[in-house]
Amino acid sequence: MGRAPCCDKNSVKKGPWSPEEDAKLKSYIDQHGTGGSWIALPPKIGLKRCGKSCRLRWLNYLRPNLKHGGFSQEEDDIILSLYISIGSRWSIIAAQLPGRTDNDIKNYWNTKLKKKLFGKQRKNLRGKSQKQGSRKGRDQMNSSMDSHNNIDTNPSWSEFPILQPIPYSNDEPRYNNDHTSIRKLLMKLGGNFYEDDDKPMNGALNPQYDPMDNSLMHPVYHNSINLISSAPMVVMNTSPFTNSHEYNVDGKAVCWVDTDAEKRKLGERMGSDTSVARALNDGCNSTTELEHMVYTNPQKLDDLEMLYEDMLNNKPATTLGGSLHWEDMNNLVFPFPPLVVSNNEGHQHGTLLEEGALNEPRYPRD
DNA sequence: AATACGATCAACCGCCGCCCA
DNA sequence: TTGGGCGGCGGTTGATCGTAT
Repeated sequence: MGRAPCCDKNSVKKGPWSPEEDAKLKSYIDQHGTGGSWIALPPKIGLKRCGKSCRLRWLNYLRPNLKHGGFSQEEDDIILSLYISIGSRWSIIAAQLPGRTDNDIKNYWNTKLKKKLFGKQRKNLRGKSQKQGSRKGRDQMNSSMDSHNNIDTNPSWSEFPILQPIPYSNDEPRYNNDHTSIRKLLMKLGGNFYEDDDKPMNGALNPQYDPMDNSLMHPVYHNSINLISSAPMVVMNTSPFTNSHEYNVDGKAVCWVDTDAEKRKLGERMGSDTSVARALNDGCNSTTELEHMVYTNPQKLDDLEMLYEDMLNNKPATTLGGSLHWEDMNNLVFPFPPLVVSNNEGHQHGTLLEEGALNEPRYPRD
């Protein structure tokens, strides 16, 4: 099968963009916009580039108000919490971080955040002692903002214990008090996320949900709501073992969603322009599919697999006094309300740009 | 100083879903 | 209703850079 390529791969230039190409593209878009078609754009401005390549270049590097490098602790926390919540849906995560691109966040996750969280427990290719600090010079040069990221200065990042699955007992709904479980999980992931049992340390762990407009608010803007204790939770019930459709978590309503029709209703209630609502309403033909679309699955969260090594090995989690498998994990909790995803290709947020936050694109050496 | 190797990140690839004729 | 075109997305690659040996 497969589809026809969007352009003639033999006649288009590949590889790094030159300053001249950037100038052409930027100049044209500044004056005329994209003209509604990326594919048609390169010939108009005399670029031997694929339209997709132009789009990528514009979105990731040329459009205004972009930030590169130097992720703050708050951004780290948002990325982590959203990753745990929705997996590797970088575009959605990026929509919550003004000035960041999905590519940036994806790269940052793969190269830094993962290691921040897990150190190098699994791989030590050269059999040497840990070289976690090997990039110190460049990292520090990259941004002073990184100085509080604690990549190198906070040894606890690489010393996180391998986490054990969250216990539950048979006589309570599975993952009852799920937000508490997740909170515990997050605390284990990074003790610095919380100062105490109730409050996010800097208000940044959980993007804040504004119940008034059903949107997810950047904690920078909205620091006063404790999402975890106030947000409704949606549990995708795949468990054949419970008939419960509602129970309370700390007095908050939690609903099982058993049927596709119920999912659709839920989607409607959530509003038509949320990712969850779309996932619920669109092409979501089975619970399993929905789970894959909406939330964590073992593949999406493979980076977190260490947390559940026993489960991954299909071994009972012996520390729990009971077995716990991935399908149990699929009693899903959606700890955050639906994200409002900007469909504006420019990610037009109120951008908080710092002086010097805009980096020059990297060009190939002559 | 040279080399090896890991880290970074820009860019590509290919799939998916939406839109429209 | 269907199929093609296109944009969007996530995963992956590979050139480049920095550091350790």
